[in-house]
Amino acid sequence: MLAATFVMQPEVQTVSYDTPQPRNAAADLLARRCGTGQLRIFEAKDHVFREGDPVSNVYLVEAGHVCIYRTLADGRRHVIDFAYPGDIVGLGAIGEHANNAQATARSRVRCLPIAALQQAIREDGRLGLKLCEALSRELIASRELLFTVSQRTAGERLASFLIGLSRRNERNGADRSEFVLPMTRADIADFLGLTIETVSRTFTKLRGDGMIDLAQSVLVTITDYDGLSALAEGRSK
Amino acid sequence: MLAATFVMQPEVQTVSYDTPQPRNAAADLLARRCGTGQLRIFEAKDHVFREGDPVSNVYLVEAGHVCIYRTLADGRRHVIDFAYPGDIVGLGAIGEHANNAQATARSRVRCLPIAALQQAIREDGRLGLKLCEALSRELIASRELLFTVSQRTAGERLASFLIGLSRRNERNGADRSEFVLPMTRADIADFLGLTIETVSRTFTKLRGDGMIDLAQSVLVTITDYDGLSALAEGRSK
DNA sequence: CGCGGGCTGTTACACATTCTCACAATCTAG
DNA sequence: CTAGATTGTGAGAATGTGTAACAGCCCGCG
Repeated sequence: MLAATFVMQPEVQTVSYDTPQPRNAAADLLARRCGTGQLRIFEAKDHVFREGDPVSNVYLVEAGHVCIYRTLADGRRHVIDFAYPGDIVGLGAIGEHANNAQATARSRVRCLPIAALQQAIREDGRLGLKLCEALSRELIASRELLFTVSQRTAGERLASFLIGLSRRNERNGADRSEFVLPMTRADIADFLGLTIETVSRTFTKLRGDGMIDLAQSVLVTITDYDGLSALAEGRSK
Repeated sequence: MLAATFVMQPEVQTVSYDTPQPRNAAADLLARRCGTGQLRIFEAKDHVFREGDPVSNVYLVEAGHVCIYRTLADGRRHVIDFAYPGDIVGLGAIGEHANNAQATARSRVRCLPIAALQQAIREDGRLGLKLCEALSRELIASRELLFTVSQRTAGERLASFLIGLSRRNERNGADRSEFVLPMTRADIADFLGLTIETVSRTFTKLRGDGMIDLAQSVLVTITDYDGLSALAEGRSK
């Protein structure tokens, strides 16, 4: 776990792979009710599911990182979310998946058959209530991102993104001011609605402004947390 | 109902107020299970609920239009959705509302007490399942909008917005190529992540390109549906 | 009935941000 | 060690913004 402090790329993946952190009440309940789900390992770049696949399972990320994205007719790509350990993937789909889910690093994922889940909900309304809450949380997150992307500058978007990662890390018991990005610049760009060039330049600018440090391109150290979160929340300038 | 063809502002409101169109399975089920909910009328600009209000009800729009929005610390506003007859409002909230809901025209709204709803879910898992589906649909819509806003030009955003309204109208049994906008330019701007000036300019441009006609600023006629939807889906250029 | 204020919508122009394209530098896998 | 992928940087182009002026409409008031 401490490996993260003298990190190299292969170890980065090992770190997150070795530190599962379920943190979400719905996920817990799900795990208890459906603990029998099959456990699967996905290598980096493997797909958990793809657009058009019938919805057969709901997935609980136990270790690693999964990137949820859509591709458009004209080739553009849109990243919807990055799932961390404890996150549920594939919940919002109806009938067939509208999104792709791709492991960005070696990941351990529990597969809960959707039929069993629906049966469990019918039998126990409280589970349905929990899932409604989980979906509500996703909805809130989605709207938060919507706002971030629609109303903010590149600097504010990236700051907000980094603060979000920092919070996730903190909640999972890791360091809030130093962490490894489990995704590429292209993933970040497609998540924030920017180009990779702008993401790269904005990273450089944040470093120049003394907000962050980048020992390697994937290793972020937040050196001015208050400044960064002020920027993220539009309280600066 | 035909009033829409020789429309004036006060009548516009009457039109939508007089044509309730529930269309959503979850809403139907909700109405059947909780049909006892109190019916309330909101005048234009009245708030159904505000940020910070405790979540006491879920609301079913029966007639009129409700605008869901958030305001930010720095005064910026972000419109999340426009609820039409048959839409459910206030579902995704936990504990207290994070959003405001404001009628843009005189509206009739059924209030379903949240406690009763939760009790009904606990007792009947199928209702929970339906609500999960309704939430999933909202999530999908939110992600669609997220993509629209993050990756598209002003013209594409507005085209996509108009096609969306057109589809909604068609589904509700109204004309797909001529309709009245129940919201102001400012609402549209805050929804699409643009300024009112850009929205106005883009309307003018779409009219210049022969895609739409604007007899009045609130009365849209789609004169080239295929062209507009090509633009909306990024299939043009 | 006419006047004036307030709100919404439209348009023009200078400006800022982000994108596109091109290429160098760096890292990674085989 | 080499080939391919990823990241970083610069210059000019495109897109959207902010400011400001103005028109149209509604409403209240005298």
